[in-house]
Amino acid sequence: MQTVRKDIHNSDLPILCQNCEARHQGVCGALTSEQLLRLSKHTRRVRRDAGQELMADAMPIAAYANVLRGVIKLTKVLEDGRQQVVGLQFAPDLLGRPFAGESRVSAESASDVDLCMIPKSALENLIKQSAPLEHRIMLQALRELDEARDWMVTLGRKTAAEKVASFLYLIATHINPEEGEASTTFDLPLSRADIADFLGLTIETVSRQMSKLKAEKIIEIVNYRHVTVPDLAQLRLRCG
Amino acid sequence: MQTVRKDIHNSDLPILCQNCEARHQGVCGALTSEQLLRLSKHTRRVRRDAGQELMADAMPIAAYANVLRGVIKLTKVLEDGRQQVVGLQFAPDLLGRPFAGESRVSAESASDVDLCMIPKSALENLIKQSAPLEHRIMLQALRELDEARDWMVTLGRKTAAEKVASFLYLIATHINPEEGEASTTFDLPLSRADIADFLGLTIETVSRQMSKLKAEKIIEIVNYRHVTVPDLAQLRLRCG
DNA sequence: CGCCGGTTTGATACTAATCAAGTTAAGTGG
DNA sequence: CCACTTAACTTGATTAGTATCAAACCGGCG
Repeated sequence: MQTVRKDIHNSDLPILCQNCEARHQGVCGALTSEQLLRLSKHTRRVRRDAGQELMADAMPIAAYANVLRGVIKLTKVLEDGRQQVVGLQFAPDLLGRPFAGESRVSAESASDVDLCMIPKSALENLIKQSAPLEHRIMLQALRELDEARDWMVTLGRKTAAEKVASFLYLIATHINPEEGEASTTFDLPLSRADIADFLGLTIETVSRQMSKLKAEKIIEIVNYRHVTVPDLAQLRLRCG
Repeated sequence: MQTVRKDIHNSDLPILCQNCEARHQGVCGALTSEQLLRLSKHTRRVRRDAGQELMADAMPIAAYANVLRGVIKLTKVLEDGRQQVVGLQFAPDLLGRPFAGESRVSAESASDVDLCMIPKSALENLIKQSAPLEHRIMLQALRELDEARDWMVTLGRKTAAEKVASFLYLIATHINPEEGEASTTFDLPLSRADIADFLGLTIETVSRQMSKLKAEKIIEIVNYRHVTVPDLAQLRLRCG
């Protein structure tokens, strides 16, 4: 179950992304310790509740953020309000559109999240000095491109049942960034409405397909948001 | 109408991408003339007919290619054969997945194309030496990411009629790389089957929606492949 | 306790897929 | 040059899958 915490801003000293440094992941892994120290003067850790808007489509970008914990959803909307989730970002992704004055998507915290905020200018200066950093950012962009294309197959060619299975499989394999392993029990970071917007379906269809997977013992729905997958290979088979 | 030429390989001296150099676009624009000269020793121009496989999913990448003329389609397939076109590349895009041992998509010439082939190692060496080149490649990756996300909205949330209109609008605005303008009359670089795979529809539905647009005088279908759009703004309105 | 948002379940409608003929245009060989 | 073949496309009839509309359910909170 998703517990909603009180909003805590600026909750600690401006220490730099300990997580990513420790795990040598995220953008910080590409920097020298001297650069890390200098960067740490500009960064600050913030915590956000689920459902906060972090970046708006077509708005100027003020800052980048390293995702330390939780899930960010990236969305696009048509004029008449139809919405599509076009990406999910997990730790230790970097949030923010490099080298663009404004964002092409809106970003919202899907779960409670911890972020390491980096002012736009600070990161961009650092990129100019550090080719390995730019390289790392490019690798993330290429990975996101691969993921987007994978998801296009799901959106364009899979049935509702396969779409829901694919979503659950995606979450099982991404929600727990620590171990490279897939989790067999986890909280869904998205509401049924968000899942529907991710899959190009309605909430009712998502709900029905989840119920069907439950009836077929592929998943157990513990508590709306909390799901257990006894056999991940079985779920994988349902993905098409 | 699509004319199929005889296959002409290695049809000329290895001159480097005159097109992209002249227009200061594509990857070559980021290089010094000295670097261009050196690179030109490794590149060669080739022409391919429509329908040739240029790169296979999960196969090692032998070379990159600058698209000089024509359209490349990038596709992915599910085990059971369902296919999705996940991207189109127009001149002066760079074809090939940077920094990956193997491709995640297969690439096929959709129309007749001219390419400037660059061996993998030659380009990658050059990238190591040239930060501006790497930067330019990253910008292309980011643009492709934006395009993929735009298309996810089309796949997930638009009706068949809106999908077909969106496809025609995309072609009208991309097919003629010279002028920044959109073309009002053009050859479709894809067959109905490919359009269907791009839009997540069947051939029959694509055909019906094209006929409907014709009946409503939004487009004129001159010759299956050749289409005229009298009023692009009208077409834009049908895109959702 | 009763409200409220999020979710599930049910009945019906509608869009696009499937199955099946036809049509067109280009190529082939007598 | 013309009948024949073939591939790509269009059109029609029917069906299947998902959306829509509507109602009930559940869990948390005031």
